[in-house]
Amino acid sequence: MATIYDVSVMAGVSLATVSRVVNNNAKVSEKTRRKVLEAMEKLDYRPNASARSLASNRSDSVGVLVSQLDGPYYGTMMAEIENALREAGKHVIIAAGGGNEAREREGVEFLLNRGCDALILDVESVTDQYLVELCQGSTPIVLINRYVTGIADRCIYLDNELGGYLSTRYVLEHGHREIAYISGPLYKLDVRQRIEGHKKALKEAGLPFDPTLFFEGDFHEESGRIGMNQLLDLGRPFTAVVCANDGMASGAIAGAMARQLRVPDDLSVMGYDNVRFPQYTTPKLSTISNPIHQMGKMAARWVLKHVYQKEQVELAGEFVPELIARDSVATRS
Amino acid sequence: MATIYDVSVMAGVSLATVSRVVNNNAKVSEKTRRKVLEAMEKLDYRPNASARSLASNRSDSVGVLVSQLDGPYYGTMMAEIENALREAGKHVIIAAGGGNEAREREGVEFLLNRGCDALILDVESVTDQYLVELCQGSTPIVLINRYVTGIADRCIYLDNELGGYLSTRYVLEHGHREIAYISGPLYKLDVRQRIEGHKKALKEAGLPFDPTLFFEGDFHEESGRIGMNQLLDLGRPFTAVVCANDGMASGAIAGAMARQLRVPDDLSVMGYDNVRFPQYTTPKLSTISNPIHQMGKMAARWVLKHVYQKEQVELAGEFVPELIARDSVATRS
DNA sequence: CTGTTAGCGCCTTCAT
DNA sequence: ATGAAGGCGCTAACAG
Repeated sequence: MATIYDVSVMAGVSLATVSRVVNNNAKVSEKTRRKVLEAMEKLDYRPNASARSLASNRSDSVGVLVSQLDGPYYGTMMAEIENALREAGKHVIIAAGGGNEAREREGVEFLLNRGCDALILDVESVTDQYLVELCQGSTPIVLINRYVTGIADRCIYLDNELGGYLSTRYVLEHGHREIAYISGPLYKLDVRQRIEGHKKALKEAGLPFDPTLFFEGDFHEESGRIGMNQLLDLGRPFTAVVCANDGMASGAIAGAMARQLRVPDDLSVMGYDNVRFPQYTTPKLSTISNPIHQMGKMAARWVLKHVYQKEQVELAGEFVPELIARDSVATRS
Repeated sequence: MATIYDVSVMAGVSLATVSRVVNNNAKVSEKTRRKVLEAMEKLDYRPNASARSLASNRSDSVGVLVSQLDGPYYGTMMAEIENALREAGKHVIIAAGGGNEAREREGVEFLLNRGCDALILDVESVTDQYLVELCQGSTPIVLINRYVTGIADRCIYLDNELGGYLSTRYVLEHGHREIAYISGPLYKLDVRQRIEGHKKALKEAGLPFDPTLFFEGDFHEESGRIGMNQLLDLGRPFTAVVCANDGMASGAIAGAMARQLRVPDDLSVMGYDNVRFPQYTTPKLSTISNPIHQMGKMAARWVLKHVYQKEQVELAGEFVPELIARDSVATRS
């Protein structure tokens, strides 16, 4: 593998000059530049990333930590991040958190040890306190899907309360009055926010929130099915179920169908997140958009702007969910 | 940030000794080791990854290139790879190929320039020739989902012909005789292999392959729907459709339902890949397992064994698909 | 505009 | 078992 030295010899210039044309960060006469480029070409020269990092104290890589790599959710986010960053010649190093605090912290450590220039985190189990301290450190941090007071400028998030509100309001608009709710794990902030929105919509319609028509799931399909069964077993009538994500909504629909209920004719179901598959379920799931890919792209741009001084655009932290009406909610008969 | 030098001073030993205890690769007396560890602890010392790479000519990172990061497919693979590699302290750098040759090559270059110790590639658009040459280079390469003659020991792949065979045989066993096929893009090898299996099963049953009951899709849901419509418009009778992946099968089911056909009562549909969502569609999709996560894990283990000399286990390259019977195929009435 | 010269932090023979 | 010393390939002052 050719080094910068080989190039300098072949081009008949100094090391520094070669470095200059490689990095394109200082005036070099057109003539010498040409000579250098030619030598680089001939030798198939590729800068050694480690040496470069060591000398410049930049690694040109950013770490991305998400709670899970699988699932329908993070792939699109990673895709946007990778795309934006690679265009700028930056590398993406990934790590998975696994949904528990220890592993999330460990993942952050791992990425930090690697010398990443910045970290993009989509973490759920770690405390706000921890994140605030992390932001004090020397490595810039961006948070996706989380709002933490005090470091709001580092946060890219969805207005989950609005999403929850839109979802339930849509169901209300279809005449439903007895509405069950299948929630995600309550220890998560965004879950609680969605519930807040739900309650707000109910209140606005002059309806009470009925805690018995409430089930706490874990965001997986199976818990949607279980929740549906449990709610049905209650014997308490309801004509619609609002779910905190699409997976549970799918499970809920399956559970309802298994009990000979027709969706949406007998029972309306709302999802949340608009992941890829619900448009291929039967019926197609009505849901709330969660522009996770846009948030990913925004995080990448934040890094490009604040860490690498590229990208001039103004950056927004809050994203707004929208209603996506498909076929799983019907007007109450 | 503390350096190895700081540690050596505080511990009252030489640089070399600190290096030895950090890397645990030479005899160090228990007493000095303890002193060093203590100093490291106190100074919160973390080895500088770049410096280490530069000096040792290892980066402790492996590059993973997949054709797309989104979609239901690669997430689980990435998760396995990340998990196995991180356990060994290795970093995963990702890149997406985007399904065209230029970008795939570019992705490989990108990863190579980064000084990855090895590359795990799930590429589809690049030629065999290119891959063979790549394997000649100094960076070890593992291929997922692809079999290339001459570098078979680097290949981790599924027996797609068997999968295609199992799929169609299953449908045949249910008494179907007029069977349509919705294929993936024919330029892909695995697509052609699945078709071979399909033909083999037909032949075994004494049935001819009918080219008119064949549609070439692009693996996306929408093309399944289009294919179904086109096949139906032919007016030629068929009672089952075998699809080359789950996405197209979902689309096909949706297309059939839109035309008032019941699945599986009027029409049976087979999928392929067993991605996450088809078990939540209605009806639940019968399909062929594609143990992509196992292949990912195997790739990671190959790297651990051959590049990092960890892991002793014997490694297998070929994976065997299995039939997963659910509800989308019925006995022909 | 170009060259010289220190390091960057660590690994690794080679001695001792 | 430990220490000394020479790079690894490149960047970034500082001169000229």
